Amino acid sequence: MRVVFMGTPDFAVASLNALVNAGHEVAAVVTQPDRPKGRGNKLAFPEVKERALELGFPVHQPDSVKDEAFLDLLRGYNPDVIVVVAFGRILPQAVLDLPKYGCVNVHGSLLPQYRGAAPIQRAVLDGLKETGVTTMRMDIGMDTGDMLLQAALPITDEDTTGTMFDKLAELGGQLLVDTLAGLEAGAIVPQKQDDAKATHAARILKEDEVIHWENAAEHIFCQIRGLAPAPGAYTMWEGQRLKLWKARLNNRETGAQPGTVVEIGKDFLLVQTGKGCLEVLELQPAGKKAMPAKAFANGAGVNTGIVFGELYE
RNA sequence: CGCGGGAUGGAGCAGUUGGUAGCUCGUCGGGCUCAUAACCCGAAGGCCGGAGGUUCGAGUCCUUCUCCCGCAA
Repeated sequence: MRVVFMGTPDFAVASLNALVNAGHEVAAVVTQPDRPKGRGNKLAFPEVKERALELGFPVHQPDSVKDEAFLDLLRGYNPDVIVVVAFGRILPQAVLDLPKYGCVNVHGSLLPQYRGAAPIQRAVLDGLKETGVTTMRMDIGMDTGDMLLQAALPITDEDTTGTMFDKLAELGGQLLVDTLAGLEAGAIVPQKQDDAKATHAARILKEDEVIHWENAAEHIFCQIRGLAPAPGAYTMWEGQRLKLWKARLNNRETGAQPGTVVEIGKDFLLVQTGKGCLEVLELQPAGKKAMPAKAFANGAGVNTGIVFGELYE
């Protein structure tokens, strides 16, 4: 099929690659404008733009997707379908109606659950054992379009948002290719979403990153995995921010105040939580690289009895 | 020029008012042990990120460069 691809971050690149590998004709790629990013606020290309340039596709970065000029641009490409993956913009009805097969979106959850901006993060954060990807025909709502295909994937204790992103991006690419094939063959029956079962996956907020030690170890464990590899869950110690990157569950109950380091093991710091303990394996003080928890203890002079918390000293 | 932290033996850190480097681990060898983040004894391993400069002398002061990272967007 002749497709116009819209997407922005890493997650979308896998779908773009899948389209190419499946032999679809990518007429153009639309992505968000370059934005100042990171230290020094240097201008950075969206990942999709990087890949599109490598592949030699025309790239468009409109400031607005609502004006007539953009619509004319799309018409000019005369796409059979517009594929939208993590584009980050709401498309107006005129765009949705433009291609013969409509706009197909790849979403990182098992819809109607986890509609919205951060479905993968929220799934890990919430401790789900399974999530997946869904392709749908977009409508004007936020991830409310009719579902086309769906595929599930387990979330294990070893998984983080990072690993799930990788797996789901890959799976999403496959599903997208299958979806386009199915649409072309008329073999897919779009299914309405059951709004009663819908949930919303809000974007990650600053307060989501703060570890509350009075929570259960399990909860914090999911929080750490859900926020890795970015932006990271953190706690405070002696006025500095410590991001926790890796941890393990431990059922012990020591009776100590939540947040207390109750033991320094061979390769972990055992921290009491509101329910059970957490073995902190890897962490990162502000300004430093991530390091094994034991290394941090060696250098920073951490002893049993110190207490991690949310507050500055 | 968005704000800020950092670059010292394999890892994480200290290093006072400038005088040739220490700590906690790890590693290797030996001993001890019911056990512990085990313990005891010994050893190896650093041209202190690069380049200039000040000085009798610089990890420590000045200039410049490279790299790493946190925050904010």
